[in-house]
This record gives sequence, structure tokens and C-alpha cells, in this order.
Amino acid sequence: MDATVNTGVVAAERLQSFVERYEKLQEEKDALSADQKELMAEAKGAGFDTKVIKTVIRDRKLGTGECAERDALIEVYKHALGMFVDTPLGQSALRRL
Amino acid sequence: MDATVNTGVVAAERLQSFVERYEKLQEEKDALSADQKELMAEAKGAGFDTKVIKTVIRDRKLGTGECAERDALIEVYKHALGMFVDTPLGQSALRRL
Amino acid sequence: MDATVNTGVVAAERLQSFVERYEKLQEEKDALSADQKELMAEAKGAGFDTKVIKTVIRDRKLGTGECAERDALIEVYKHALGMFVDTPLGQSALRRL
Amino acid sequence: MDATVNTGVVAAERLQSFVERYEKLQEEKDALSADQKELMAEAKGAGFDTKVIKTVIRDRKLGTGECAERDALIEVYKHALGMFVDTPLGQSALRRL
DNA sequence: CACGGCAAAAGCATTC
DNA sequence: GAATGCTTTTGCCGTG
Repeated sequence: MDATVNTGVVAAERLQSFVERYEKLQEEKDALSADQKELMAEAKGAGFDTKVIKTVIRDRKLGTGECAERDALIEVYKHALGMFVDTPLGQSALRRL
Repeated sequence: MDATVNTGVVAAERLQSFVERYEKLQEEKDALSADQKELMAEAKGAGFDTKVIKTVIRDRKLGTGECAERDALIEVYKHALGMFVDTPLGQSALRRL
Repeated sequence: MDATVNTGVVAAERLQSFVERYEKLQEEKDALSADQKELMAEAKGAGFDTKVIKTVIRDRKLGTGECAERDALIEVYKHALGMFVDTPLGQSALRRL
Repeated sequence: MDATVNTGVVAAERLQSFVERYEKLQEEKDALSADQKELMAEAKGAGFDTKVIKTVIRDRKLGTGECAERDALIEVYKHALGMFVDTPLGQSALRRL
């Protein structure tokens, strides 16, 4: 019996498992996307401007991420401060912090 | 009592509901995306070429028919550019022009 | 003489023209990217922290777009103000403006 | 007179130079991207399938050799998944396993 | 109902 | 080789 064939079969089974699990997860994601779309349609039906809603959602998301981003900026600029505090570029950077 | 205020409050409550439900769905999607990423890492660890896996999954989603159709057009264009691939598929696609 | 063949030839020539022009533009872009990379290497050689430079550049880009984005937000929220000014959601939105 | 300040000023000037040169290059890249977009719009207007054109361009960049190699692996994986394509390419690729 | 613009997602390269 | 960020692609929505 050829061991290579067995190896190939086993590999094929694992591959199939990976692919199917991935596709399953994708299906669930698609279903959730459909739910979101439906939700927006519902909101529109209730008289809301969906653009406003989308904007609010984006705004909230940015708001949550803003802190981390801001902290990263501060960290980076702190490294540069010794060099640039006495320059227009450095001043404007400082003003933003 | 001002009826407009009540209307506004009710509308805002509905809006808030929409926004929160949407964000909840988004969180679930993000979690599934993380699962997919993890899955691909696992596949990579098992020695598979994840890029190829992704391609195969895409092709499966496209469907065999559309895939062939798309490939035929690609062959036609390549032929036009002098990239003579000389496959039966390319030849028959060319004939269709 | 077969008119279809002529048509095909002409189409092929146009296609080739499009493809080559596109690739030419791409080459120029790649050259510019190489210049950018070189520039960063030079900066690094001059003792600068390239991460800082990249951050500054990103920051400046965001800064320029910020105004337009902010204006768009205001525009959107103004439409919603009549509805939501008397709610926490509306209040927080207002505070951001 | 404080030498550190001078050093800082000089450093800042160099930094500013780097940043501005980088941004200039970026602008040029953006302009070229716009040209590409325009070009594809033109191609679309001429009746071409721009998505296919993009694919062909990508394949050309990849090079014929790598392209065939990649395709062979894809066929192998598809075979393992039961998508029996039964092409010579796929068969020979399979044999290599 | 096709088109173009815009925002989200994916793929890719580069960095450490 | 993991992880960040940039480029490209894809899907979506409003508009003519």
C-alpha cells in the first residue's frame, strides 16, 4: 500500500474541513449583513434618514477608537518632542495633543 | 405639555434602538471574521497555502459556470494582447467573438 | 473579406493600447513609491525616526480632510437636530460639533 | 546662544523638507491613480470589461511561469475538494504531491 | 436600470 | 513569521 496516497487523503480531508468551516463562517457573516440591511430598511420605513443613522454609527465607532489612536500619537510625538518643540511644526503638533 | 418633545423622544428611542442593534450585529460579524482569521492560521500551520485556499473558496462561491465564463473572457483578452495561450478554452472563446 | 475579423483586430489594438497605457502609469507610480522609500531611508540615515515622520504625514493628511468631514457631519446632524436635541444621543452629538 | 536650539531648528527644517517631499510624491501618485481611473472609464466606454482587463494586467505582472505554478496548486486543491477538473495541468500537479 | 462615488473588506507588501 | 498599514477590490447607495 502506498503511504503517499494515505497522506494525500488525510491532507484532502483536512483541507475540506478548513474550507467548509470557513464557508460556514462566511454564511453566518452574510446572514448578519442581511440583518443589518433589513434593519436599515426598517429604519427607513420608520421615517429615519438612513444616512443620519449610518453617520451616527460611524461617529460612535470613531469615538471609541479615537482614544487609542490619540494615545499612539502622543507616544510617537513624545519621542520627537526634544527635537521639535521649538519649531512651527512641533508647535502645531503640540497644539493638537 | 409639548407633543413635539414626546414625538422627538420616541423617535430618538427608536433611533437608539436601531443604532444599538446595528452595532450588535457588527460585533458578531467582527467575531466571525476573527474566527476566520484564526482558521486560516490553523490551516497555514497544517502546511497549506492559505492564499490558494482563499482562491479556491472564491471560485467555489463564483460557481463553476461563471468561473468558466470569466476564464474564457480572460483568455480572449490575453489572446488579443498576444499572450497566445493556445488552450481549447481560449480557442473556443475566441471563436465566439 | 470578413468584417468581423477587422472588428476584432481593431478591438485588440484598442485593448492593447489601454493595457499598455495603464501599465505605463503603474510603472510611474511604482517609481514614485520607490522614491518615497528612498526618501524615508535617507531620513532614517539622517537620524530621524521614520515612524515619527510617517505619523506626521498621516496627521497632516487627516488634518486637511478633517474640515470637510466635520462640515459633512454638521450638515447631517443639522437635519436630525429637530428630532434629537432633547435626547442623550442628540446631546452628545451636539457636544461634538 | 543655545546650540541645542540650533540643532533642533536644523533638524526640524530637514524633517519639514522630508515631509514635504514625501507629500509631493504622494500627490503625483494620486494624480497617476486618477489617470488610471479615467483610462479604465474610457475602456469601459469602449465596451471592454474592465474587471477582466484588471485581471489580465495582474497576470501579466505575475509572469507566465508563476501564473501556471499558481494555477497548478489551485487545481490540486480543487481536486482534493472533489472539484474534479480533470485537466492535464491538474493531473500533473496532482502527481507532484 | 445603468452609472459613478463612497465606505467597508480583502489582499498585499513591508516592517520589526 | 506576526503585525501594521497601504493599496486594491468589492459591494452599496443615491442619481440621472
